[in-house]
Formats: sequence, C-alpha cells, structure tokens
Amino acid sequence: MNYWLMKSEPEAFSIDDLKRKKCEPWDGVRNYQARNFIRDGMQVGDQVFFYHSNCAQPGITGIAEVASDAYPDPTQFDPKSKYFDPESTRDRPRWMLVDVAFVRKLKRSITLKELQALSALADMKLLRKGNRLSVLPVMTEHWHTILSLE
DNA sequence: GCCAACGTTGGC
DNA sequence: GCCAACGTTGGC
Repeated sequence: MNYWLMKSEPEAFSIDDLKRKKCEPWDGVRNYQARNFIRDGMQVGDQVFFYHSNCAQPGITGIAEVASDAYPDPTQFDPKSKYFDPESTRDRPRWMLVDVAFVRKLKRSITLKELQALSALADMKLLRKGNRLSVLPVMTEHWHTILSLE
C-alpha cells in the first residue's frame, strides 16, 4: 500500500465536496509526472492526503482513498471540456485518472505552515521549493508524522 | 495581484 | 538538441 498527496483548489473541489459525493473521478491532471504516478504507482486502497491549494489556508484537510485502477480521463476526448486534448486519441489516450473515495476529514486542518515548521518533514516533496505537482507520493514516515499532529 | 519556479512549445 | 517565449501553479 502506498501513500499519496493530491492537491485541489477548494473553490473548485474541496474536501466537503468529496464528502458529499463520496467518490469522484480525479480528472484534469495534465502533467506527465503526475500522470505517471497515477498510472504506474496507484493501487486500489492506497491512502491519500487531500490538500487544499491556492487558498487562504493551504494545508491537508482530509483523507481519501484510491478507489479504482487507472483509466483514461474522459475529459481529454470532450471538445467542450477545458481539459480537452486534441492530440489524444481513444486508441492511445494520453491522460489517466483514478476514482478517489472520501475516507474522512481530519479533526482539524494541518496547515502548510505547520508542516514547514517540522524538521522531520524537511525532505518531503510537497515542501520543496517550487514544487507544483498536483499528485505526489508521501513517504510512510511522513504520513504518520503528519497524522500524529492531528 | 505579484512573482518565482517550473513545464511545454516551437523556431532554429 | 538548444533555448527563448509563454503559460501555469500556488504561496504570499
């Protein structure tokens, strides 16, 4: 079992939206590195930190779970979607997604600021300068360190 | 809104 | 293959 962190802008899709919907296809990933994590690394049952980005209080707000194998992101074939990719074909789809299921909200948000203050997390990918990946692996030790803050 | 840090694109 | 221009992400 692997651990991950997935970012979402709460104005677009928040942890409460996931709670309400219970399970959601994580569409719109258009970065090759992130795609590779989804396609090659994720397995059903993997645990996911749900991270709110680009907002007043960036941080981890909940836990989700990988609920499907990777499959082609349908929005890449839809000309009306903002994620449409004219270069992608159904025979050779370029972008993949997994379904993500709600597990629980954290008792409280663990903010980016708090994470940055912990030396135990200094080498966490999320905290490295200039990191813009929306899907990141989380080391097991880091997962537990972060949960212990809750 | 600013801007640093990327990733991507395309001319050469 | 290089690299400048451009677009995007995301903290602040």
